[in-house]
Amino acid sequence: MSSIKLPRDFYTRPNVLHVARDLLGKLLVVPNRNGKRVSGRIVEAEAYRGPQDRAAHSYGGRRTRRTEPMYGVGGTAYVFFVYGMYYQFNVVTNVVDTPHAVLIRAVEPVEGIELMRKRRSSQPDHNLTNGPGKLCIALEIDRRLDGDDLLGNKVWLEEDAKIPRARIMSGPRIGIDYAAEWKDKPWRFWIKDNPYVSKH
DNA sequence: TGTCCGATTGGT
DNA sequence: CCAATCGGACAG
Repeated sequence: MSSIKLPRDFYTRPNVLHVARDLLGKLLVVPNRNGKRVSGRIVEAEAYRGPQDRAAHSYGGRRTRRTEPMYGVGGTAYVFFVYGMYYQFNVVTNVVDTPHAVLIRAVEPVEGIELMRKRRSSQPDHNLTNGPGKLCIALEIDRRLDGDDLLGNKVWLEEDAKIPRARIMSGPRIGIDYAAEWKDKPWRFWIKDNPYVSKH
């Protein structure tokens, strides 16, 4: 196991679909305030390709205080608040002013599982991080990490498991029925048969 | 300033 | 199936 942070050029690649797919198997690390590592292996992710993609917050070049981090350099965190109670964690990709991002939809708990159980009201382990809102609770991801650099020391990604191409599935993204023809694009990627992939 | 609604979740 | 819960986006 390596503990080297993914380099900038992993994130700045031009094809957000490739980055989303390649994020599967990577370790998402968010140390708590005592420096203890809490982490999960990414098992599900979705690509959002603004400005063309109607499902993306950056659709049509929308650029507001909320979406500003999407316009940053690849390797920036974009954390937004939705439904009045949940945060969602995204990895910004591509170069400055190209607002592409990957929503992390599920991870498999790896380090700090006791802490995750505490934060998630002692739910069974398979239910701790199997959804974009749930994993933000388990990893304590919130507004404070919005716009943060993934090569910094508050949140980052590391190389971990190599996922064979044959085990990577793809299909339509979740919860974007408003996105017209964009809703059917197979831009959601997940690891086949992994028990920590979200239900829907 | 007012209204509408969401890249979800948990309970009925 | 549906309520929770509130900030963002946009119309006026």
